[in-house]
Formats: sequence, C-alpha cells, structure tokens
Amino acid sequence: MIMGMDNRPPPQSSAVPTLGAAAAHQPPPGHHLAPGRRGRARSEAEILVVAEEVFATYGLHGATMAKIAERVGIPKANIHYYFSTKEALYLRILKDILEEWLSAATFDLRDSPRAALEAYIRAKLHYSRVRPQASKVWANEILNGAPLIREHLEERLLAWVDTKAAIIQGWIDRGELAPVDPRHLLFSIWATTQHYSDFATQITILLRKEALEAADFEQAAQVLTQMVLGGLVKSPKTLS
Amino acid sequence: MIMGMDNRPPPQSSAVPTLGAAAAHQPPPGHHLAPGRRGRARSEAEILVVAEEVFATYGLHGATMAKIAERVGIPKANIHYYFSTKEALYLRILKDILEEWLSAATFDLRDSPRAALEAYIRAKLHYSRVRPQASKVWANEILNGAPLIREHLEERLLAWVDTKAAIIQGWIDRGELAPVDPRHLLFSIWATTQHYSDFATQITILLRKEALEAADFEQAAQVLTQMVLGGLVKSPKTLS
DNA sequence: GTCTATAAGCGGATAGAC
DNA sequence: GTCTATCCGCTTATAGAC
Repeated sequence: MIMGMDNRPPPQSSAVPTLGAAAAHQPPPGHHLAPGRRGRARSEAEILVVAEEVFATYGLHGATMAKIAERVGIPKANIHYYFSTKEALYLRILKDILEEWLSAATFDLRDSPRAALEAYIRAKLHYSRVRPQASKVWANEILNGAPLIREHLEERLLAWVDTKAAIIQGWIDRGELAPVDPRHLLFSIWATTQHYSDFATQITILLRKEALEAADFEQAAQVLTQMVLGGLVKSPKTLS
Repeated sequence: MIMGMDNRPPPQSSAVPTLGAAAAHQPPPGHHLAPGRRGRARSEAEILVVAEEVFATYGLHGATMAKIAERVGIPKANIHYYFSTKEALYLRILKDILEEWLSAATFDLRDSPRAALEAYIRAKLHYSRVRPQASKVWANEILNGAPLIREHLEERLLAWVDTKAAIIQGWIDRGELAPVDPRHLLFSIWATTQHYSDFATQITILLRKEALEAADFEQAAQVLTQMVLGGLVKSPKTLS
C-alpha cells in the first residue's frame, strides 16, 4: 500500500493541484470519514491506487475489474459506480500520471542549465522510485500506440514540450549548452529516468537484488548527471 | 503449463538457431514452396512476424489468436498446430528478440571505449528502427514483471551482462572511461536506444511527424553519443 | 452507496473430418 | 497440414434488492 506517501521531489515543493492517484480528490474541509465506512472520496482513491498496481502488472486488457475489486475488498459492481467503464478508470490514471510528471520540470530560462537539468533528472528519478506503477501504466499505453491517451497527448503534452524545448534552446543560444536538439534531450532524460521504474524488474535481476534501493537510484543519478552535464553542459569555468 | 512448451509438431522438432522472426526457419536447400501452398517453414515464419505486430499493439492479454490468424489469413486452429499455446508463441518471440540484441554488442577489452560504445549505440538504435515491434513486446513483458521470461533473463541475460560489465570495468581501470557503474551505463544505453522504438508513438507526436525517419534516428545518435562519449569517455576532444 | 445475481459475449483450446 | 465446429471458462456491464 502506498497511501499517504510524499510524492514531492526533493528540490522543489511545488503546490501542484493534481497529485497522484493516492491523493486524488481531497475531501472538502470539515469532511470526516467514519472509521468503518468509506465514503465517496476514500473509495475512489482506494480504487485508483489498486487499479494503478493492477494495470501495471497485467496491462489494460490483462487487468480485470474483478481483480481490482478483490484487492480493494469490494464487489466489482461498486467500481462501476465510481468509474463508468474500465477504460474511464484507466484514462483517469494516465492523466494523473502525466500531470505529476509535468510538474517535475520547474526550470525556466533564468536558471542555469547545470542546476536545472540536474534537478529535473533527480525529480524524475524520484517519481520513478516512489510511483513506479504509474510510470508502467503510461509506458504500456504508449507502447501499444497510445490508443486511448493519444488525443490528450497531442494537446497537453505537445504544448508543454514546446515551451520547455524553447527554454533549452535559449540555453543553447546563450552558449551554455552544446547544440543538441532540445526535444531529443528531453527524450533521453525521460527514457533513462523512467527506465528505472518501467524496467525495474530487469534491473533488479541484473543487479542481483531483491528490490531497488535508494543507493541504486543514487548511482543512477550519478551516471545520468555525469552523462548529461558532462557531455552537454559547458562548465562554468570555460564561460567567458 | 508455462515453460518448456515450444512447438508440438509431430514429425520433426526444431532446435534451430534462433533468428529474427522474419527470417525464422530457412527452408532446407532444395526445398521449394509451391506458389499457392505455405509449408511448415513459411507458415511458422509468417505467424511469428504477424504475432510480433499483434503482441506489440495489444499486449500479451489483448492479443488474440483469432486476430493473429486473421492477419495471417489462416484459421486460428492452425496456429495451435505450430505453437501449442499462445504463451509458447509469445515466449518464442521474446527469446528471438533477446538473441538479436545480444549480438549487437561486439566489443571487447581490446577496443577503445569511444569506438566500441558509439558502435553499440548505433547498432541498438538500428534495431529500434528496423524491428520496433519486437522491442515493444519485450518492454511489455518486462513492464509486467517478466512473468514468463524471468527465468531466461536470470540465466542468459545475467551472464551476458556480467561479461560485458567486466569489459567496461576494464576500460575504467585503464583510465579510458570515467568511473561509473558499468551496469548502469548499459542500462542507460538500453533505455535511450529502445526508447526510440518503445515510445515511438509519443516521439512521433511530439516531433509533429507522421513517422520516425532516418534523420530522426541520426539526431538521436548525435545526442546519445555526445552524452555518453562526451560525458564519460576521456579523450583529447570533448565539447565541439 | 453497497451488494448479489446474471446477462451477453469473447477467447483459448480441442475434436475430428478431409 | 488445413479446415469447420464447438466446448467451456472468463469478462464487462447491468438489473435490481437492500
């Protein structure tokens, strides 16, 4: 169970409206949940947390409403009361994930690329660590050709990437970053950081571990920052 | 019920060196396929090619034998003649993919890390370009916790990584490579290169393209080699 | 809001003719 | 080797009592 975790990455303390599935739909102020009862907000949040895990493990088609219901501890008909269809539940998870990720990139043109990119890499790695299931659901959807999230991707993510790519291009124009395609740089950061959630099973086996620990993520951060900063960012000393 | 089920054909069982799905099972010399008929080798190869596409698009559970059969143009019962179960067909694809990838890393300790790593990055990118569906099937399986390929992973891939990591460590010991964890370096190369097949849908949308072209892969190669070589490999030249 | 029961359809696998 | 027909379990979604 992941309830009550802190999803915020270390560098920033961004007050983001959309939190993870676990924190979805804050109950209104003054609202209390009786110990034995669930209530709308709590049931919905519990379903989302469990569904995230089940979708990640079995995929959209392999996941069943019965399995989700069983793990939540309710009859499967109840899920249909909160989410009209299986796909609606699935889509809700995808959109939540995306908002969380977008909030991880706080950098703008005033920042130095060195500090900004390292913070972004570490923030994304942090999400891979604390919310790996969400990342897997996303990956599964994209892998299959984004049949359900495509439209949202073309609107929300595309616009976001345009603004961030412009910032990166600004750094290049200022001579603080090697002339690389900004979008491909973003892709590389996503690919490497999300790899530590999406391919965690493979990594765990190849590192002969039971599960990935903080130290493994720190090693990942070392390699990734060394690659990105060492390979692309011009050191402050050489600036003139 | 899961492992050990390969092909059940009555007469000849095949312990053939695994090739790509497209090239699976070359007919023996002198063997001719009548234009209208298929023959064992051709049917099996056709099934594998189509199944790769269907598994990549729908996932293990979303893919159906009926859908594969329909695209091949045969009744679904015929597939069961060549592959005892759906899982056997799926596993065959996974093992084929892995062997192809492993063959892409030709480097050894005598090579320079610069030439070896660039060649490896470009070879992996090449596979992402020419065989993206295979990569997606693999990613899907790992994402879901490697329920079927786990054992194979623990044997075949783990041993392979050990030998390759030793070579990379050798470069570090010789002072030709920055002191990074060799396994995490491999993970980064896999993550970034496979991203261009696994997340091709997302990349295509964000680049406002219809499909990824050779030029996109070349740009990817530029960014990746600049990151890996510029950030980790010690050499006379660094930033250009 | 929560539950039981069930409708309606799909999917993997097999039998057995040719 | 290829095909048609079919069994049987599982899945989503709904109906309707409480």
